[in-house]
Amino acid sequence: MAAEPRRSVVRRLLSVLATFDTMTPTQSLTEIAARTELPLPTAHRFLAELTTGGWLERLPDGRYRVGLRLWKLGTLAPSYRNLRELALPYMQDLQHATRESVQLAVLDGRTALCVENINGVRSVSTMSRIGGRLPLHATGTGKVLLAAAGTELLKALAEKGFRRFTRYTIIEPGRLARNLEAVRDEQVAFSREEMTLGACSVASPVTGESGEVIAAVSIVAHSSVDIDRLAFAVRTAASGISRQTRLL
Amino acid sequence: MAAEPRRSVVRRLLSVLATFDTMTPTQSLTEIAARTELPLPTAHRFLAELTTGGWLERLPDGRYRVGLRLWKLGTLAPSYRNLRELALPYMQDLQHATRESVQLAVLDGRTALCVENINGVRSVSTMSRIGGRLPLHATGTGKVLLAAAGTELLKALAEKGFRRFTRYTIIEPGRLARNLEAVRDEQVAFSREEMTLGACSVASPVTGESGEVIAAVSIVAHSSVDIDRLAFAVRTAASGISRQTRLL
DNA sequence: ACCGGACTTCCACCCGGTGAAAGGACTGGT
DNA sequence: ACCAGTCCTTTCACCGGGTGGAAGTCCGGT
Repeated sequence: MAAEPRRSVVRRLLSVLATFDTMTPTQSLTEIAARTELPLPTAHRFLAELTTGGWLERLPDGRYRVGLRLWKLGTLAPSYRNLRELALPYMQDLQHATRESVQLAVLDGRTALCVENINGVRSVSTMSRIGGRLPLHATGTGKVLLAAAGTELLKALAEKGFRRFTRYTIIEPGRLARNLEAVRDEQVAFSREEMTLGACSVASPVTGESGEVIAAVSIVAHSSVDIDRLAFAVRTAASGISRQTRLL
Repeated sequence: MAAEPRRSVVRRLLSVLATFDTMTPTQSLTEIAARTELPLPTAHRFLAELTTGGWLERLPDGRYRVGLRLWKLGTLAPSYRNLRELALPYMQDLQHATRESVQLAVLDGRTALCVENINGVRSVSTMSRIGGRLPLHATGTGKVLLAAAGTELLKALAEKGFRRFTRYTIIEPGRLARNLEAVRDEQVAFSREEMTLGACSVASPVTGESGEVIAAVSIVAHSSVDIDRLAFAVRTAASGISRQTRLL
């Protein structure tokens, strides 16, 4: 288009990679071209280069997905690998002690990004898995991260409106703000079937060396479980992880 | 250089990404330019684009490492994520039962690529972590994968020569071939301080729907542990994981 | 204060990237 | 079996973004 300057090759290529996400782990050529607003031949050329090099792979049905080379590169990202490694023994302890699912999440933009997940023996159904995203207002980890993030993020989310997942989801900004105040006071957040009917969670903040909240660790359990009684355990685990982050 | 045609932009950019690996998770501009054989200004431009977009991040000391966006992309690669998810409950069971470290690895080129690792309570020191690579001739998982890979790979490795890690490492091709024959017969492989003094492992193959070996699961323990007694447990776990791969 | 190494910016030049068009392949419906 | 529609692949004349040597800046070590 004459009015719009052509994007650089680098940005075009990266825009192809950026089209892959948890909602669309596989895509056709046409879908990628549409999402990147690139002509088919251009998208086709980029995909050819990426699949030849092993960064993407082409499935028998012609769709594309992330390949081994990107997976391997992803394993090199230390921001979460170190945190995960530090956190894992405490999360395993927590899972052993409570027999429930345990998760670790970090704030990423306007969502909670799950960077570690250990399914419990009783394996309550959660939407979360490593790499998965959770809303900030409806989950334990999300509330912990939102409480620490400051009022600007809350405002921005409020403007967009909060999505209701169940009849228990808190979608009124004032009510949520008060809820988050309590989270800050008590260093623990609950989600009582606010995300998924039948599932509750209790989360606590993991802090870095200057006390800033860098992650949240949570227990996810069936709603029949008395999660108030699990609050102490998750806070203890979060404290242990926090201490580890400060030792390094 | 006039005699050598200029590489495409796409290949140059990808060559920058390809310089990151487990040995060099962080690098300076100069190191990247040297490894990619790109002029400094060119490498600098690519790095600027990649860091602006969140694919790489620049550390306070000026070095670069893989960023969140590549980490997230990496989590989308299904080849190992699904296998990991399938395997994790069995690996956790194995770890609970034995209290030792448990690993899952796949064949990648001429190495065993660790795609999952659960540290044991007794946490024997291993070189392995997720994304890490292990030699095929000296580790339990490596032998399982090499045994299944056919004689061509063994020949190719023998030509290159086997590296000795400890005085117990098997580096004679004939002796290794007989060892692998036993692995195929018994569906279990041992490494008795062949990789690391003080560490032993026992591994068993995970098979796909057509019986082909797609991964190996292993227990890694201190050499004082009687790992022969753990062989049945790891074979059971491998069978369970194999059954799961066939149900999907 | 000085120096060396690493990094950043500039800009005249050029060659690799471009996409409309055409052709091929595949699939589903009749 | 045939046909239409959709998706994918290839071509090639054109052009604009990419290029890297040189110069400048910054920073850490002596």
